[in-house]
Amino acid sequence: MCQDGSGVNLGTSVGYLLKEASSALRTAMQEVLHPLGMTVTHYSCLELLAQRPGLSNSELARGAFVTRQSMNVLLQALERGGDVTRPSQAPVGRVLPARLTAQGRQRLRKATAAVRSVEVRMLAGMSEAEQSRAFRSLQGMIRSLRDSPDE
Amino acid sequence: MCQDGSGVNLGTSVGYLLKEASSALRTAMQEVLHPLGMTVTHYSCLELLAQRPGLSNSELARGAFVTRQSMNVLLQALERGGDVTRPSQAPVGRVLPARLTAQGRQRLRKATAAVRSVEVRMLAGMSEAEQSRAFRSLQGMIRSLRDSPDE
DNA sequence: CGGCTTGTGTCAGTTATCTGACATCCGGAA
DNA sequence: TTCCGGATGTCAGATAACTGACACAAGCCG
Repeated sequence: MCQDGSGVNLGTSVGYLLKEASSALRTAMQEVLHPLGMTVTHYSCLELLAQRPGLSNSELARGAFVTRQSMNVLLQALERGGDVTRPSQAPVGRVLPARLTAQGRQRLRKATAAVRSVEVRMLAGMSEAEQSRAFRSLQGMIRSLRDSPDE
Repeated sequence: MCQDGSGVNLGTSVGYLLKEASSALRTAMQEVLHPLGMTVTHYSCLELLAQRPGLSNSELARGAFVTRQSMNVLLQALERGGDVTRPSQAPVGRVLPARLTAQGRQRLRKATAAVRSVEVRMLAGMSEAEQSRAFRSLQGMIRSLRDSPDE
């Protein structure tokens, strides 16, 4: 169309850029995941489970940055689809450790490759040093935001 | 609880960290905006409009990273609330340039201050040089993701 | 022991956002 | 001029995520 490019100071805000980058990443992930019949949160859950088998619903929710209620409906769908299993009774307390099935692991394999390629594309053109600097910067931002709840 | 800290390689992914940072930022913004009766997208729209008066619905949507349909319901609500005005007829074509009302500008003022304090908190502990390095890194990631639509 | 706080799984209702569709409107190409 | 691709505003339905609420389980401390 027309506008754009005018140097407004939204373009100078790290927060805005962070949102933009996150949005672009999410969109790119959706594009490669959709052909596999997966959504981003879907994939996050499976990947989490592959790396830490036995995670509970609440722990998965925290790892995927959604509420435990949202993760619960997702887990139920994944159970119905045969990608994940949970014991019908809690071995201790009321936490139900979830695990990938063989089918879940296989479906995850392609998804992981697709997502990894997106991340590689995102980091293309950045040196190793730049990447780890960016990594530490992001860690610092997260820590700063979490350490002072509000105030 | 219990786990956490185990050095899984999710913790080494820039993409995951990006999502985590974005989630933390969004949560922090929600916390300070909620007392003002505003949501994050709400605020984004108003801020965009303050910096570029006359933006259309579709342009606002792109700036806030939502669909034009979502932005449209938001704009309608903001019009009802008296924060934004749009002409009843398009001056040219079918784009309706939106503008803040005096009330909208005033409500935005407090929100801007609140959000700015969040960003300051996020960047606390980073030097000027670190900040601009992080800024350029994020720009690079966005560009890389956008330039190659999928592969 | 009994209370209290925290964490958990899950049901329900609400809200936000998305996808699909349609009727326009502009602009360039034939 | 006419035609067609791309963009826009908006209606409608579908989907994903949220908040609120409840019952239970574990740990701590009086």
